[in-house]
Amino acid sequence: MTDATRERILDVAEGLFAEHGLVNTSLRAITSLAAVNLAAVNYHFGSKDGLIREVFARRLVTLNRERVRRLDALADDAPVEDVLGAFIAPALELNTPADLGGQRFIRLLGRTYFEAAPELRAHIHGLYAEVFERAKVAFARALPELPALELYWRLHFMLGAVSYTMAGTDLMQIVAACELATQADGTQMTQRLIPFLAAGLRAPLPPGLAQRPAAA
Amino acid sequence: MTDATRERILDVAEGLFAEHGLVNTSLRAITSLAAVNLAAVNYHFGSKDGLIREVFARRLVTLNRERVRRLDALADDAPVEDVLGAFIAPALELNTPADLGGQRFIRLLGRTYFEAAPELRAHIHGLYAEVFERAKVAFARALPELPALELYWRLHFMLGAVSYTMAGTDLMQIVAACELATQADGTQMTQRLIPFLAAGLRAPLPPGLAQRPAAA
DNA sequence: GTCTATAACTAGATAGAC
DNA sequence: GTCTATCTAGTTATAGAC
Repeated sequence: MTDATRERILDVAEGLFAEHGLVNTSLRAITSLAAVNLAAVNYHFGSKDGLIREVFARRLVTLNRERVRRLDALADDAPVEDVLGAFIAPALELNTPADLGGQRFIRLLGRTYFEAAPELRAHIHGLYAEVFERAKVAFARALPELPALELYWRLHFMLGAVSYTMAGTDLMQIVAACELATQADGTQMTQRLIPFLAAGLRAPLPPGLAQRPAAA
Repeated sequence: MTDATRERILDVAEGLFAEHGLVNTSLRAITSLAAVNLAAVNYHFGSKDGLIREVFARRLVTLNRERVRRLDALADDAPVEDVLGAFIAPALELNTPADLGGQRFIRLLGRTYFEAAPELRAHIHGLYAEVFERAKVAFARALPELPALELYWRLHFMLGAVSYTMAGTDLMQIVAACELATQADGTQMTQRLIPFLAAGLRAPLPPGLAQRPAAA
């Protein structure tokens, strides 16, 4: 019953974190839903922070390994659509009705980009460093005409759109007359995101902004 | 000293909320930094939730009134760039070094889209309903060839990029070698965002996605 | 209107029996 | 490994003096 408890805590925590946020989820809520003892969390993970870190690490390492694999497999002259696919698809495709856990984790991941947890942020950064480095290089190669500063901001916008989509935030629901609340699955989202983002990344340079010529 | 206390609480709360999030900011932190008594919050706002609502309402009503004004002033054949400008600029331009309060509020606003407070979300939705309705109409007019469902998702992506930018999340910092951490002011951000988003909104339709012909 | 004092609660963490 | 019981610290909210 030892590893089973551990995994059960992780699964339940993942779900509640995704649903109510990190701070709004108490250990008591987790342990009672998981039907384990309150003390089990501290026994297995040391603290609530330890649990949170483990929730992220468990999925992020394999997710990011897959992203790195796809980025490395890109041809030298791969179009920006392919780079976007390598970066986005592994994450969004976890969001399939078949995998409830993956679905929830993607929501959690998207939300957490915004929930500024000071030290947790650093931990996630660590898990992301390699992927980002490779992605940056791949994007720069696919968009050679873009000044470094402009590329930086456009990747920033791109991350925003992706995170927001992963988070499943429904601010738009009120503007949408139809209830397409079907939380479309990840493959569809990827197919919609890529043309949008590729066009944005390739857009003509904004007029009237001094472009430092590729600092650093 | 009556209204001064009220305003002081609002100003300090706005700053702390933006910095540490809603739940991680205690009334004690607010009242001690504002140099007012702990009980003053409950006297003036009834509860912490009342204070939060007031923090948002104070700025959002004038902000959204400005957005509606600009949206209404658009010509019938206004390009999508102008619609974006009407929607985005009033918010991002609050982010000027001259107005520390506005700057913090924009960060707060961006973050709060994600800190899912169940009933606070509803309150903010209410403050946004009119703007979104008008924006939706304006975008649909500027992009007549776009199916309703596709428009919905693209506006969703757009909101993601804008929210993420407003939130000032710095996930990208690690990929950026240079420290352009200058948290560029809102006018610059608007100038960068609009070409990116306009190109994305006008992108060719994604292949292989069944497009329901403008439901509802 | 403003304060002190405190009530009523919830949080995460732990000691120690089993 | 798992449990009960408890500790400590932090929270919002309020009653009542001034």
